[in-house]
Amino acid sequence: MRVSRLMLVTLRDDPAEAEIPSHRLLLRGGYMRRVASGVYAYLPLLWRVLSKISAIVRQEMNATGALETLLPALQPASLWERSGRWQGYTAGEGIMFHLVDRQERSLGLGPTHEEVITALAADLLRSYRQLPVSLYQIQTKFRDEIRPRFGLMRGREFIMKDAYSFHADEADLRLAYQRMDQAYRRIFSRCGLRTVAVEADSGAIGGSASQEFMVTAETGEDLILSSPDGRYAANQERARSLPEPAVPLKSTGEVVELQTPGQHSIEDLCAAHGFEPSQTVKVLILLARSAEGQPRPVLVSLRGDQQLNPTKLANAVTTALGEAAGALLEIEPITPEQIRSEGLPPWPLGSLGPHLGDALLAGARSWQTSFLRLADPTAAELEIFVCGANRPDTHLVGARWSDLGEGLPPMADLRAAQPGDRCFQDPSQRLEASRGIEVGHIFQLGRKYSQALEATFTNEQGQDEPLWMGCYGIGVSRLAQAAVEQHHDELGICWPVAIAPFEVIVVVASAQDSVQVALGEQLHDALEQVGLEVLLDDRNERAGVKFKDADLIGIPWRVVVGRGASSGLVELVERSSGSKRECPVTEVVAVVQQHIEADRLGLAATGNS
RNA sequence: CGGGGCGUGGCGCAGUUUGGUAGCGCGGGUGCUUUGGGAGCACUAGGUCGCAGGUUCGAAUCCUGUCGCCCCGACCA
Repeated sequence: MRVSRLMLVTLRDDPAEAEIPSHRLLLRGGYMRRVASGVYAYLPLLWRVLSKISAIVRQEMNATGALETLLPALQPASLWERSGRWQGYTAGEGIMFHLVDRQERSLGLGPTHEEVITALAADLLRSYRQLPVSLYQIQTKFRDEIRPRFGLMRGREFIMKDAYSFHADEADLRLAYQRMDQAYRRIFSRCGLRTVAVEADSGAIGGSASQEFMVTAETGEDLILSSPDGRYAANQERARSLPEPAVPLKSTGEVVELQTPGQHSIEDLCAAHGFEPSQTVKVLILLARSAEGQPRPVLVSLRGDQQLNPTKLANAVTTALGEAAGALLEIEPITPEQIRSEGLPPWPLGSLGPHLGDALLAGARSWQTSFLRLADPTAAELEIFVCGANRPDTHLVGARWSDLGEGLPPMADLRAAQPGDRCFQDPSQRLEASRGIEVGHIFQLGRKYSQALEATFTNEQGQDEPLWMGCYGIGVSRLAQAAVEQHHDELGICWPVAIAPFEVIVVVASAQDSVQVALGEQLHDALEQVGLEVLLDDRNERAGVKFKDADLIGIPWRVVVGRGASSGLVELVERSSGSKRECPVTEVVAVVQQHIEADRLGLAATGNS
């Protein structure tokens, strides 16, 4: 391919819209253009990258026995109503683009395909003899993100590989999950990406076990907590750790009331009276809105030195509310304005204790009139503690759960693990924080969707039962940008060979020099002849411009046909290391071929997986 | 959704406070020179200043509305 025919438009200045290196470089390098917020055109160079990633994904998926398919992006609301996700995905901060057609039917653009695939499975899979089956597709997905950003990292339209597996029993699902885990590791390694697999929350998709694959990068949006030995790694949403032991509270055995004017935070309270935060119980009041029924006030008790993990809370609340409530749409702190507009008297905010009574909710206009109470074990395990007295500017010192009116609430793990915490499985190690870009996520869904959509099969005993399901995603377009984030320098992109748009670029230093031009053409053809993907920079530009562009677009190997051309010498440059050497024309094809064929294996080539 | 900011040639920006003939750099075209790390000179094309109203003799600039985009936040009651 000739650069002069490539519609290559590179930018000298950084586009104003880009914040992180990968986003800037993809725009500057002429790989993509923004069409709307979170919506990008993939230009020819980027499409080659995406196609290469897709090809690797296909090979590895096919190798697991999965079947490629293509499902509709446009999906009827009725299907999503059957799984119970239509509300959650369209109301509140729902992320599904949805529309009404000319017949007044509601439709959505697929952010994921559990509903469609499960309905098909219900239709097609009837017997255990057909199982297991895995299907996958590589397709454009749509998500109306609250805040699209970082180019392809969080777009509203993006390319995703999603796979779904169907099994006769849970053990077989676990096997497929393990195979996918292995296939994912091979895919990322072959793409030349350093990744870490982390325990994850399964979020809106639902299901039990789930694991994310993170490309390690400083600018990643996800926080990973891991043990130094690498045996434990989890997304912050999911991470567990051992809390520091609480400092015991000295007590006279009696509950003492303490005047605490103006001391509304744990920090103020402790500073004023010499308490340790771990001696206190703090109370958070939130409102949970669900798809069905009235909003439910939630009262959370946490040890004062601990932080709430909102994901864990949302999961605990969902479980506690049960299926009748439908999807949890939102859970937010209750404000004084909300209390007022419910027609309730003011609450002693800042002096709340865990024994706050349901009487406060009597007469609420729209809320349910009892608290959903939850306590983190760190709070529940305190024998004696300091907490609010439920009267303004008053706290209790020496309180016990048994003395408080409401007793001990149900326990749930609600605390956020922090960097520096002792590791759950090995207290001698402490969690370290790092950042990552989520490029893959695998789930054991179980029977959630098959039950909702009545996707059953007949087992060996002749009885019908719901299919066991797994689902497995890879953000293909995000992966492309994550690769840039992990592989670039101040000059531009340094693509791993396996996903580079071209493997080698032949730069003719002077397009005026007929010897150089002829040799450049000859080398281009010879390199293609041995099966390499070759770009020939034949533009009538100064050499410097062509070198800058070659560095920017990040072709892994560069052959410079220049001064030495007449004496049979060219220069060979490796993009990632910058190393250069003179090479006789007669040898250069073989040398380049040897390097590239080795590098096509990705990280396996360097043993660095 | 809350807060902040920005919309001026293809890209990056100045000009807006204090209203008075729309500018700079890069990029594009032509010519000459140059030719191994984003060249030099000359000429040239290209913008009803996001859009719609309004104020004014006169609006990129002031006012109102609207659309688009970017950044921060949306657990610590």
